[in-house]
Amino acid sequence: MPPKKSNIKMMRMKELTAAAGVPRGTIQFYIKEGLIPKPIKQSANSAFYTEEHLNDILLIKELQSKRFLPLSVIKEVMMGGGGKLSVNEISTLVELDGKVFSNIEEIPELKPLTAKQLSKQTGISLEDIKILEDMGIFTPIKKGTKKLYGEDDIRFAECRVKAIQVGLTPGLGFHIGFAKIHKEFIRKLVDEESKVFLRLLTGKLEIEKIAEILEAVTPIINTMLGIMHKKEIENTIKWYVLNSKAEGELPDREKGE
DNA sequence: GCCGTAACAATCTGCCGGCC
DNA sequence: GGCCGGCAGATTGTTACGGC
Repeated sequence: MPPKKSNIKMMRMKELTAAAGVPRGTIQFYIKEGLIPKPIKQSANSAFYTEEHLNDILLIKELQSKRFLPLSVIKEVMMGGGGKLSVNEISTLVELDGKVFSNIEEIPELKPLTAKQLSKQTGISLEDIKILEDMGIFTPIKKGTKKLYGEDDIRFAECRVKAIQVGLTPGLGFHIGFAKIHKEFIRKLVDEESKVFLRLLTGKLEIEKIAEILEAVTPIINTMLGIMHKKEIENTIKWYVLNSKAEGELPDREKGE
């Protein structure tokens, strides 16, 4: 008798193999490799599987047949950096690979540069280039023995140099590691954005259309972020000006406005 | 090395017959 | 009718092996 579990459909191994169309040994292999969760054990040789197991197996087979991904990569995809996305949403995300920003990559305005060329052209130090690469902000492409930095990395380097020119100098303590703050926040932002985006569009539009929207909306959102960033700086200044007038302990914005 | 597949022993399940 | 034991088949996890 399957364990009572609200409305979740429980299956025996035989049912699961029939539904998923893969042999038992394969399912055991996936469990062993951590690709799918362990079953709900009823006894030493009795276990129950849910629809989650079935969906995971179907997704694995789809990613293998359509995307030719190895199981190691599929595992990472299915972990989903927090595992909050549904099978369909993950599938959409994987389908988008190579379709978004492909036009920009095909016709770069700037020719890829080596680290030395990048340093010479923009003025950024070789040390900063290495730190940015270690942080995962710079993503050079290996071409033979050469490591080339693309348009995004060149633009970023130009911005770094401009920031120094306007006064955010290393001498004042503005180390390039400062960029890590932005990177971490942006990663969290994109994580959340992806969830909302995928939840609203998965199954409603073709992958090509989703990629088209994503590509078109990114510069718009970037502008909006720039505006919000500027406004937030103004708000922060105003808040401290206002709250510093009050006597007593120092104002703490973390405690709320 | 990756991705399964096959074989094995241990254990469970379901059926049947015997007994009370 | 209900309980118990025996048996065959089903199912399990583990491990060694094979194809590409």
